[in-house]
Amino acid sequence: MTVTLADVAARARVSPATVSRVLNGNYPVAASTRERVLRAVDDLDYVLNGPASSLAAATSDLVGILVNDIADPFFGIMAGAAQTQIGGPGDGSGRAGGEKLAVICNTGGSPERELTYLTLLQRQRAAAVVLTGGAVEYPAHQAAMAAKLAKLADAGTRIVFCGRPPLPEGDALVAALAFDNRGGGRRLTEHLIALGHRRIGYVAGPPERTTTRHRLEGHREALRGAGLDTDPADEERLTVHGPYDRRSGYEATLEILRREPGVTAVVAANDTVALGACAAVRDQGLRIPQDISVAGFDDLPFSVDAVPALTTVRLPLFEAGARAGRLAMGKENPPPGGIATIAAELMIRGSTAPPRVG
Amino acid sequence: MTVTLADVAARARVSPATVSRVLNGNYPVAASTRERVLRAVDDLDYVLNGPASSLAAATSDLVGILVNDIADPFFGIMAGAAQTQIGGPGDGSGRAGGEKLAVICNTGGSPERELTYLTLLQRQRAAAVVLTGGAVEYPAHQAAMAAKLAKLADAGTRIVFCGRPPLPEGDALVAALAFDNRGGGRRLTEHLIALGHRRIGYVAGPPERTTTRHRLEGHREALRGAGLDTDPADEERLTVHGPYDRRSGYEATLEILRREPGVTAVVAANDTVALGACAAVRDQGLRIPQDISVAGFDDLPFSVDAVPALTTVRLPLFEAGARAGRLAMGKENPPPGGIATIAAELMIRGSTAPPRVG
DNA sequence: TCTCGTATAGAAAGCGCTTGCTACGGCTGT
DNA sequence: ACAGCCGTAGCAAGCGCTTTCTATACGAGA
Repeated sequence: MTVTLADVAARARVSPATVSRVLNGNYPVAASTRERVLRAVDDLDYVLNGPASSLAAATSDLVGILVNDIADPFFGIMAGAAQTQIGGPGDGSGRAGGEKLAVICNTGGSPERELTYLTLLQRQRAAAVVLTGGAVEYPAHQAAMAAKLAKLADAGTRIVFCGRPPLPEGDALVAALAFDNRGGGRRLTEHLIALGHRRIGYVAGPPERTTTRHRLEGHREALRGAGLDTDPADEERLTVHGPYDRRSGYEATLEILRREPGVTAVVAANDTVALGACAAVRDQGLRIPQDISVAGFDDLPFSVDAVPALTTVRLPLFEAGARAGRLAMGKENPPPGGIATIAAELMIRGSTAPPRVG
Repeated sequence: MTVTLADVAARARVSPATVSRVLNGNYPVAASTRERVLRAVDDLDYVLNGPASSLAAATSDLVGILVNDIADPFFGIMAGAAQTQIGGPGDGSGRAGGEKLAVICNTGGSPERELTYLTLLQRQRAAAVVLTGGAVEYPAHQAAMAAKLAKLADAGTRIVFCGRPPLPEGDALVAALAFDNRGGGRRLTEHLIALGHRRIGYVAGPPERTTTRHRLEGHREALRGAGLDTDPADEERLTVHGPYDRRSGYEATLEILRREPGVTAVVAANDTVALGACAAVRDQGLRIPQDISVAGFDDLPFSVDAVPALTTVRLPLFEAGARAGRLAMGKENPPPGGIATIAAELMIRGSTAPPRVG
């Protein structure tokens, strides 16, 4: 059958305990013995039994990464970056120690799935969990999450948020890296206002997500700051919610254009949505940016290649993901207070311009 | 400490064996007993110890999905689709049974990492492994892979290839879903030839990958079929290799334009590369498609939004990923012979047109 | 030379679960 | 009325590893 520790021990003429110690490198073993053991491991092509090891040691080398949609590069980039640090192979450290397996879990944005994945990870006694992206703000779900995370935390699992604000309830997480969605949203709209736009449509994400809310709040902050659009009904009319996908951007933009033909700019909740918005604008026979300016958020890799290149807000997704990975591995100290806000940088490109006069 | 099976058993006044059986639902238990146990589980907030369970049962509920680059939607889409079927939460089946945890492993395209991840999964006694995307064709690596996969297979792990041709050595895999890269590449170039193009540049991927080779072979098949470009030196001159990213597309295209100003079309190894190619063409002051036609491969979601919309070859990534997931779960029977070729469909859009006459 | 650290190796007790086998009570068949 | 079953439940032996505690051998200090 499969080779066990005992087989290796027999071949190396040592006890199983010694083999285990050689493999874990956490106990002094004479060089000659070590070598004998290593050769036996090699000869027999021995592979450690993970479950057995986890059981005995009461720890596992799994790290969970929860994402809303792995097909979306927004999450793909963060997850990939985190995995970079979490190790698996090639974390630089040659071998022992940080050799963890990153598990990327696709929640599809569903609160229940998020919870279920957390249970699955708890079951596996995961070493750490990284939660990425905006959270759903239903109170019941938030409470359930807080409870679940607390349980995970005191089972020894490290909890890291990446691009997600900390939960309202004080929780036992290692760290939260929150994107400055509000600030980014504000600066983006300020840019548009500075160009001279006055009637700006907004294609928002799903209303229940923190990301959506923060970006929208930033947008409205900018409007109010400029003394525009203080009428809530007006704001409502220029805002359309939908999922974070291209199609939603397309349809919502059509809707906005229909509701308010006077808009001179459309801000999208993210770059993918912005792409849909661009398509809609074009299909209406309008030019970007001459007739309508369009802006996105995230600065995904394809945004610079849009025609015209998309004005957007750059989020350092890779860096944030990598940092989250490091925090999850305990390779880096948490920021003071456990919370760090990650700056969002305005990227002005060709898709925004002053509105046509008249 | 943490709640164990024994605690639940005590509370439900049954033996641990009974609790285990209730939880696994693989043994008759009286309804009243089951209910008592379930209540105890609930009361105590019991979560099964995964490692212990895997150890005792000699199986685990992990399924590995290997991808080259999770930040690339090409892989993100397939991985997400596979995960859909693999379950985790919400595989439809309510609860017991197919509740597996999908582990997405990012190899970064590195052969060594691929192997190391396979070892990690072997260590975890994964229930199945899905390998996506093109493979590296170094003979040593292929042999190592074949050996590793064989070992996994006879440890009971199901092996599925998705978008990857089967290994040359006969192996014990459940199934291989191979994309018709060669046929797609051929049809794409045939389309260009039919439009009247005669000198066509080709921005290829890394030379050692099967995907690269097949697409390129398809391209050349088309050229030969039309009686063009039978001179190998000429072919070389019009082909530039590079990684599958935007930057490579940009630079390679510049290089091709420099080497051979007479090209009227550029075919890119995939859509991402094509985006870079478009940027390069534009930066040279040339128009797409009037001066130069550009084509991609994969039909990623953003391709239809490029301006002009990208002519490309559609690969049913989601469907293929989902099918691979089903095969991995044993929910679907393998195709006859274990190998299925997945058709690639030519998508003609605005980025290709007849060359300028003259 | 004798006693003690020090360095290294082994024995053995679990870790928490699964599962083959046994036990037991009530039904059925004759 | 008795043997034989069926339907349930419990017993207990592991699964393959980690780790505490103990044992041994060696060299050093007294």
